[in-house]
Amino acid sequence: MSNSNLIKGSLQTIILKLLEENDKMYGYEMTQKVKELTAGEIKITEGALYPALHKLEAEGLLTTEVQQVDNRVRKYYSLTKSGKKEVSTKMAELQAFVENMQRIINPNINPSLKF
Amino acid sequence: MSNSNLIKGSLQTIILKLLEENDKMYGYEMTQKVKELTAGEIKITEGALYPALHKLEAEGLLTTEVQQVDNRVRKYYSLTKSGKKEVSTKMAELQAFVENMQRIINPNINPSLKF
DNA sequence: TTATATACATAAGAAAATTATGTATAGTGA
DNA sequence: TCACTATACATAATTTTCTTATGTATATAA
Repeated sequence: MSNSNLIKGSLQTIILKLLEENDKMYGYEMTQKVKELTAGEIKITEGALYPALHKLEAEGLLTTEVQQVDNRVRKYYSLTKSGKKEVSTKMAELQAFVENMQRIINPNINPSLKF
Repeated sequence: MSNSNLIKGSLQTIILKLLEENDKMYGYEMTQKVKELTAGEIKITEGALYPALHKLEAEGLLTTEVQQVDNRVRKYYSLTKSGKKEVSTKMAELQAFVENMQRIINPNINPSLKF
């Protein structure tokens, strides 16, 4: 992850969501996918990505399967059952974060004024 | 800051934006304002807030002025010129972050498909 | 007198990044 | 051929930013 200092804490969310969309991905593929989707604005660094993947696996949210492709090893990750549940949780947290930030930033758009 | 682990890095943005809206605030007041605006969902802890305020002051984005109110000391913070500029930067970063997260989460809403 | 609210502050530790480095294969341009 | 870039994994040292705990002090309500 790089450039913006706001995205700290969102890497797990990104990984889980990518795997919900794509079923099975390897680390390097995730970095490229995010770069592509955000027009190069979010660059996931390996120093952040691999420890995060290992942690999610250790927590039982991801499972791995190693494949040999052209003399090169790829480690494919996919969601476990609890990983799939965690995606919903992370999405709700992101939603709540954005709404709360909007309340702080746009204090004039206040539902309590709509009388 | 507590509860959501997504908001790391957003405390500076919150502080700067509050001071843009309110001109002059003291630390405790900021914690109460954020609690009020987010219906108690974001709680800024003192252990996070005060070091952040000191850092922003050291960077020249905030200035302070101490006031005596009812035998109690209040340290009022306000934006410097470069602090005011930094608000715009932080707002643009937040905007970009949200847009990029939407691109990752909603890959089907892709402008390039609109041919 | 005990708890809560107001108001500041710092210290120890944890979490999550950045930056740097390392290994290995493969292709491309000078 | 040599250097650079891309692919693909990984870890270590360090930094940033937070949590949790603690400390000081005044004031008020139960």
